Amino acid sequence: MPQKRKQRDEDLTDSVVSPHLKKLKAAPSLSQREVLNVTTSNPLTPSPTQKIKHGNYVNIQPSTTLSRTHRITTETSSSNFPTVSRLHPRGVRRTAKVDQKDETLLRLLCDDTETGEAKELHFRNIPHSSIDWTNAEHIRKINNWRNQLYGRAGIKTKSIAMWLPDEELWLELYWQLSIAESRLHGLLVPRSSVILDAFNETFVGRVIKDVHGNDTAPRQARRHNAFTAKLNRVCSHLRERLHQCTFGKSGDVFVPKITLGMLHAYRDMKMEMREMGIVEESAYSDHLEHWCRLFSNLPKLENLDKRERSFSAIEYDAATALLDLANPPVDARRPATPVPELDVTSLIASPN
DNA sequence: ATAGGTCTGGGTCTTATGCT
DNA sequence: AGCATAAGACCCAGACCTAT
Repeated sequence: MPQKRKQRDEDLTDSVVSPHLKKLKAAPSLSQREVLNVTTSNPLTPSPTQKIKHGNYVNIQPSTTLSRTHRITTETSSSNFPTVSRLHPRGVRRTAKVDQKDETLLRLLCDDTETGEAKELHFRNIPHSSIDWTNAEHIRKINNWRNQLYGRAGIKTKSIAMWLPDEELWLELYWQLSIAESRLHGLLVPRSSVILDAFNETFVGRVIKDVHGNDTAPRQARRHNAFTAKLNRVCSHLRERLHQCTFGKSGDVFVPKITLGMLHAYRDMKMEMREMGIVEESAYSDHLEHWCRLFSNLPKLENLDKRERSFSAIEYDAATALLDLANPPVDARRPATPVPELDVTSLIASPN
């Protein structure tokens, strides 16, 4: 079985501080191409022949009349649409399987939607005589190639709702507010479905900015399984910190209500820190006063308009304790899961 | 300009585990 | 037993790059 791709603990702050620096590949000019305003959220005519792998997958079928001058929009990037290839694979999507040799999968008969001519594409990544049909890696490459061609023709099997900077920042602020609350009293981390409800309450129906700074369509509710997958992939250091903070305590379930205003206030606070050159927590309490200010001024509904205030000795101690959690003493009850050492990505990101 | 390759990230399924 | 959750595995889409 192929090794699972390692998921990075995403540097959410980076997407906040410089959301447009990650993918600066110039998109084709809109003036060069006619944009077809079809989004994945719009109902597209399902193909009677399209293979739908799972019931939850959406039927997405491009018009076969799409020319190369037409593009299907993605949800996330209204200015950087992928082009739809004029080569349209014939037949239903088939995939290679380990131990099932099928050399017909190494070629794909396509129709050129511009000229109407048939064209056969060939798999080139591995010399055909070298393909080991028992090798999962070879099978994966063949399937990647085939899926790529179908996808480029606009034949999708599922829709992808890319996570936007504000959405990822929500997750980070959620953990930060929970950590801050846990310093005051014990609390219970809610079930992921409860967190999802709070998340959807913030975003559903709202128009926010994508990574390119363009307005998105009103946000749809995210599905629970997709949300929990994301929740478990990001901010693992903050999640671990919260678990450390709540360990051995009891209390009520705490779910902070996060508004877009709070998100933007938090983003501004972090940008200010970054502009001061403070990009990582220090085991020696360097810049402690700035971290104290950040922790003690996490945006809350009641104090959005009064962020600048002095911090108390208690808050100073709390911030020190939080920083100390970067290198906690060995906890005999949790020996196998040491808190990862906080670095640039812990609170304030460094550029990639 | 475009076909095709690589890499990364998101969605879903499956399984194990814990809680009610 | 039924449900919820976490985590691994896999598939597939998006973004970017390169060769032609």
